[in-house]
Amino acid sequence: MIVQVKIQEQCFLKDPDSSELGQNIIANSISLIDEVGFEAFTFKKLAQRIESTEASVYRYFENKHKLLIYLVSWYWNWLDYRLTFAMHNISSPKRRLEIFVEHITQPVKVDPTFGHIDEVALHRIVISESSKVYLTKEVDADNEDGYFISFQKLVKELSMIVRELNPKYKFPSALISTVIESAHFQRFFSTHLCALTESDSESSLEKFLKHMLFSTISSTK
Amino acid sequence: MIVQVKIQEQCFLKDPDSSELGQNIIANSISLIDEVGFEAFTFKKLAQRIESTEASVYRYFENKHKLLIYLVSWYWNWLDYRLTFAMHNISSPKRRLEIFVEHITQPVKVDPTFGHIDEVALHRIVISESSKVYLTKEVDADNEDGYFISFQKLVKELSMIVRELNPKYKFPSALISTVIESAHFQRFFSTHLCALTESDSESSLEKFLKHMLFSTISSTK
DNA sequence: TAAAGTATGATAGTATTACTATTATAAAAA
DNA sequence: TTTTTATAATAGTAATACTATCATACTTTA
Repeated sequence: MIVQVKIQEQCFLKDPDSSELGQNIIANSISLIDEVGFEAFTFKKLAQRIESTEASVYRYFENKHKLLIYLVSWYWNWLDYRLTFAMHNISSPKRRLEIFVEHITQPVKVDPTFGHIDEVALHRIVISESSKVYLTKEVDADNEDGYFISFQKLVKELSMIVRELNPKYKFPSALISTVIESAHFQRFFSTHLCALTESDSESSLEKFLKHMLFSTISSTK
Repeated sequence: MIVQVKIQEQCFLKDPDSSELGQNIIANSISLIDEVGFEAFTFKKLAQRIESTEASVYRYFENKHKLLIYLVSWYWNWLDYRLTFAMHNISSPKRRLEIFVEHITQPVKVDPTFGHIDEVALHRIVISESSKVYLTKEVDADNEDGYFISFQKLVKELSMIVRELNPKYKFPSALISTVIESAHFQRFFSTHLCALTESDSESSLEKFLKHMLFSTISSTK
């Protein structure tokens, strides 16, 4: 059986999954962005690393921003796929939301299903770079082109579970998107700006987010 | 009486508040970043707008990243100053936290105390660009140089109020930093990615955040 | 009041980035 | 076998992110 994480076609010029060079581009852009950060990442450096040329990379992606959108979308689709799996046959909405928080707070493990993707490095990229995909002046155009549907789909699915748990709660999507973003920057803060958080480990972050999530959902006041 | 928002000296080469050119740099970098976004903002374009030269701008700021740190720090100091004022003589910690949420959710008004600063535009910049000041590979070095103390001070002060309200709650700083960041991207989502939030106005954002904040603080479970 | 210091402007120059275009060549498909 | 396609090699452009030098005007201070 083939499991593939499909990414909306608009964000690449040629499907990187369709060739060795393409998979090389993905694998090495993950390691390079992880090492030097998105600002210092260039197609030229990437081309040097894979012993190819800038022009060849440009045949797959219009620019590095589209490549980042691809990587982040891949991550959301992969998380969605793992969540679907983990929540399967679990009837309790509370338990399903717990599984969700556990998945976004616990350390990511490399998934051998996707050989060329280093999910651990990709997760670090998602933590520090994912908000840059939408925090731009092109956000409206990019959104119209459907670049953010992976994230939107995930938030929608999870907000439905919140609704199951408390149909009267008014802000399920806002709460889910807050929990997801919070998981990222609280993790970032605990590593780099520890004055901004008490969370110093995966398990304390999990506690913080579960408590916030369930207190908010169940509070009627 | 002179009210001045003081910014830590490390982030500029020459205090922009000390000269007309400096104030011009600040005023016009706010309007230019607001218009074109931080990525497309350059010192060359700024110099053209103020009819000066790139070299002159470089005499005030090492690079555009340091300038952004300056602007964002200015905003946090200004918010801190307004909060101190608004919370003065209010003994109830709950009411003080309500005032805090109202300040970060309600529309910003231009403050005539600071002639050359357009606080409304600056607030838009803070919403879409402020996280970029720390989401870099240089975050640890920048933090050691004290570039983030304005934000850290604000979070610390507010977390003390959370502690007053519930001394047993384990994550006051994490909660406050989450509420502040959430105020930003929920606002951004409601304008650009409305599928990610139910909040469609300042007042609904205020409701969402107040409910989340106080449910979390008071929930004992 | 003259000399010295300081701030800005004008101009030039460099390395890097973010691309686009052209041609050659090797491998795969028809 | 011809044609198509993918990639490599190379070159080139405009913009970015600076650094350096020098002239000049305006302020201090001796």
